[in-house]
Amino acid sequence: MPTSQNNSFAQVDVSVDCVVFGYNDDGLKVLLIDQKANQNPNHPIPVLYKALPGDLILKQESFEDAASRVLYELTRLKGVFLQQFHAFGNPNRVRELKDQDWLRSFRTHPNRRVITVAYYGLVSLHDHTPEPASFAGQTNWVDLGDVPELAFDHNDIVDEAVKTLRSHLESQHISFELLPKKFTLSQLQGLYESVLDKKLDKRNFRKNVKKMSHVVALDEKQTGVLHKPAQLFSYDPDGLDSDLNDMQK
Amino acid sequence: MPTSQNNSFAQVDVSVDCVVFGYNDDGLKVLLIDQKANQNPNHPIPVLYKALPGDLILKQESFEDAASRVLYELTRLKGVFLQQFHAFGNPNRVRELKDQDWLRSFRTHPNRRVITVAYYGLVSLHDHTPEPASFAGQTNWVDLGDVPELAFDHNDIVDEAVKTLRSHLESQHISFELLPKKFTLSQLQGLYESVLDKKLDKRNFRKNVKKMSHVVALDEKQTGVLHKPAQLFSYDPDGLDSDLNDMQK
DNA sequence: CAACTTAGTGTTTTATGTACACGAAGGTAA
DNA sequence: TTACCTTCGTGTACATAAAACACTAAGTTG
Repeated sequence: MPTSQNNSFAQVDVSVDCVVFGYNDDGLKVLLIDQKANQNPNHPIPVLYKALPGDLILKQESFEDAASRVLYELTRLKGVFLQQFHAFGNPNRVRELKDQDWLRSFRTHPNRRVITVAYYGLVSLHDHTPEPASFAGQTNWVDLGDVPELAFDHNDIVDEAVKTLRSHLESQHISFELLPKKFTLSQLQGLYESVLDKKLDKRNFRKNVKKMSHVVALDEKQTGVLHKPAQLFSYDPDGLDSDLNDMQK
Repeated sequence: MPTSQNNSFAQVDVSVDCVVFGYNDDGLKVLLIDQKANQNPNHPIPVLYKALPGDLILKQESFEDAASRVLYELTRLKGVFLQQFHAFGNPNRVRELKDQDWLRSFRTHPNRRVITVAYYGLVSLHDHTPEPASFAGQTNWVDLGDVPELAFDHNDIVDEAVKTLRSHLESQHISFELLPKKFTLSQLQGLYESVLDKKLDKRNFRKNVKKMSHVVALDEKQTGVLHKPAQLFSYDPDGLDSDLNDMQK
């Protein structure tokens, strides 16, 4: 009696997938990898897709740990802010024809059901555009508008991530992960406009920022810019406390 | 070579757990079951905990399907609104001492890692307090304030569910799942007060409800009540459309 | 019919959101 | 050095939304 088949409970592999958003002054992007190709020379060349960085989790690994490990292994990105947003478990999510070749080449159990726990991640592409190492295939920052057909159900995962990002933007101090440490208010506004996909009024936007005590003005201005240099700001998480104290008069 | 151990990827069972909220005029409750006891007479009597209704998913079952099936099997509740909110996968989440007896009695692989996908559910306890069948152990509606120590990490799961419920209350047309089909505005307000855990002003609350075009007044009043009977209302999901149309003047 | 209980209603004040235009600061190039 | 270009940074008037607040109305019970 094989120990792993003696009932009809699901026998599944568990993966994590990361939807890493990158932002710089020309917009919001997602990090995709090219599915790795089979090296075997007699293997027919399969169609390869772009995909989210993701892989199976290890025996003693939490989802969070798996997400940062896998992201590092596939893209060399480290210290990325990651947040779980949804688990995808449709029994046929890796059963589409287009995905069969790849699964047969790279998975010990190509027919096993795979469920995935999805994380979104945030990276600033200002200071250092991390053009990440790519031994495991190319990595690409793709404009949110131009995401191609992806492997598995990764397009659904991206869509869900965007929705989540939008709804977390205002409530969760997220923006600062996507900006350089020192940023101008125009950059902050540009980020909001990218994520929310609409124009905002400059003066009103600034009025609102003034109320956020965790956004603090620095004694410093932009340099190397061909117009009036803007005041620089930075994020101070402790500002929160004084927010609360202000409340109680 | 056993097919299920030939690498260090996690070998896990997948369960779903349901945090079902019930509401009636005396407040917000969670549905808990008593862990079932081992029938074997020479088995030492283990300490049993209350737990969330949950169980392993089947081979070809989506998370959604598993959640409704399991909820039905354990509590006989049917047609409950269910919404995924988080996956819990800490490698040791079922490894605490207190949970070992139970696992050894009821699981084929008591030592296998178990990850769970958690759903919250919403039920109205007005029309028919579903005092659900309980062949699988007792079921109890427990006041949100009085949740005891639960099996596994179920207390964490409940906490997370409450947070999610709060944040979804206003945005997601959730309230109507917790009320009878025909409800009074006082009931609606009571629900908001329970979930948000604060008092609201009656007149302001009603002003706001008037703006929700999916809450429609019926031609009917409360009966069998020892005071002025209230106007009844009901939920009309199509009201949404006219909301949007109103916007565009 | 008196006493009780919850239903239902408007106005004022305060805070928040929205719309909108121009001078200032610096760089570049003739 | 001056004219030109680009982005920065600011305030006010108006409209909408949030908050505070108290009494009469419609039933039931004894």
